[in-house]
Amino acid sequence: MAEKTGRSDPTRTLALLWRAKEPPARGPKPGLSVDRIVAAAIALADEAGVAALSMRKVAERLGVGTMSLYTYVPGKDELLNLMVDTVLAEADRPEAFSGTWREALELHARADRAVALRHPWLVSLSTPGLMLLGPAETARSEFAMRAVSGIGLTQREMVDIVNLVDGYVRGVAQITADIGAADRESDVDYEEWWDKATPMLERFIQQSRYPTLYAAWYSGAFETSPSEGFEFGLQRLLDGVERFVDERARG
Amino acid sequence: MAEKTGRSDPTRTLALLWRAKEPPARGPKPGLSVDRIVAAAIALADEAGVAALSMRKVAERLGVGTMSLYTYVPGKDELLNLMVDTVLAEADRPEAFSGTWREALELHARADRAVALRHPWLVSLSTPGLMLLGPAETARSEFAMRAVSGIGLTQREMVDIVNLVDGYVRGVAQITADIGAADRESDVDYEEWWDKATPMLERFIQQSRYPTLYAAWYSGAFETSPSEGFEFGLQRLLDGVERFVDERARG
DNA sequence: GACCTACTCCGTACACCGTACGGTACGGCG
DNA sequence: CGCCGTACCGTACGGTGTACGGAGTAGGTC
Repeated sequence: MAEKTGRSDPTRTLALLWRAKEPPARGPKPGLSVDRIVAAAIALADEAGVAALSMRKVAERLGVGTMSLYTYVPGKDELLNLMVDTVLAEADRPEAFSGTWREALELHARADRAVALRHPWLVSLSTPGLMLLGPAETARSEFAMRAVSGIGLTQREMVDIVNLVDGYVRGVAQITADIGAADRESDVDYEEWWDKATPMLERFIQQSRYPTLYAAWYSGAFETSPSEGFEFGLQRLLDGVERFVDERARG
Repeated sequence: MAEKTGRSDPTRTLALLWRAKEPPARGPKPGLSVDRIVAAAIALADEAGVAALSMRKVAERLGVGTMSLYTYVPGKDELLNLMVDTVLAEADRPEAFSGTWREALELHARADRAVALRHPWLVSLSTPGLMLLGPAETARSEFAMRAVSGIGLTQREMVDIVNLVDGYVRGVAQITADIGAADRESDVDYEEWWDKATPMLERFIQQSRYPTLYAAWYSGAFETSPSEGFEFGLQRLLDGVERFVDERARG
């Protein structure tokens, strides 16, 4: 999150995430809904970045007074949580998956990455460590745990392996999201930045002191495609898991 | 970053990071310094979280007017960048490391993780993808690249492997940092949270629908120690890398 | 039909934020 | 000496999240 998480009333937040609120009996008809608010917030964040997301802007987009939002949502933190879980629901993981554990983990990882690419603000907010426990988050965790169940691992090993995959996906997603954000928010583009920075960089980063970095740099290796790099890393990672699983099965 | 990155003048930011500014000839003696400002900001972030860090608070801690900071630092974004690189310098990577590539990567990963644990705000800010290029960041990258050089890999494979390790460390660090932050910033503690949330959770997360999650939950597997989980994942990951390296060496 | 009351909507206000601007005091250089 | 680049910073502006209290609405009950 990097923000707050709970507003001290877990029941309220959970009820919100699971949309567990019977419609009110008395009073005027609600002209708004949690879903509409969340959708507007997501759209805003997608367009302008999460930094530009404010309650006033969300309200304005909905043609409504700012404070009206607080009738549906306790505060901005809860709205952010709702956005995360909503967006997580975009990833379609099959209810029943027939395939190897490895294929399942690949699907899990790619699904998360796809969502993160579509909504770059996700990784800077979410806590996919079974902490939020909204419906999408829960489904996601169930899928991942199921992927590595029934292959002879202890519960703890299952959890650790899922964390390994989740951690990797999250870390790489954040790195690429950050680069994208820097490109988008900065008023200079990549090319221009380097033109300006190069003379100064060459003053500080001398070949003699950083030879390996230097060589890699001028080989163009840093211009690796993010998705190819992601796949490469994922396969190495799963190779390591496979070795562990095989040893467990054998011994 | 999830914040801005450059203030449009890369030269200024880089000069700041590398402390490349000859002391002024004319004028009154500076009563402050970039280092003192950065140190105060880091202390503040460590104590109260990065969300509570403001220019006013930093100035107050230094016994100085808010706007005085702007004499030394162009803005808050640059200050954040400086904090990141400063804190990264805490990790001591030996200048010359004699050991296998695997030992070197382990050291690299653990060093980053140690820093991230000491300064939980790090992962929510930094962009360790060779984008900031401050001195600590540069040294860090050089060490990592050197770890996987000379073992028969292409430059691109080296970069991808470093990204794999960095991504994993970063992702896991963020997850544990988030949990810690939630605990710290929330006014309810873990125990109490669960007591309150459990009835509602059991209403939504039924065993029939999420059997695997349920089983893992009640086995206590989620109470895995973060550092043990980290080490486990790191070893699996490096096993996968090892297989790749071996195959490259053989074929 | 009248009233109570839960509910939606939201204007105003407050505390806090980053920082642009311009003024003042300082102190080496010519 | 005076010049002028510099350090320091008070004030102010436009933004933020949200507490509070009031106004209007409409189903339940009599």
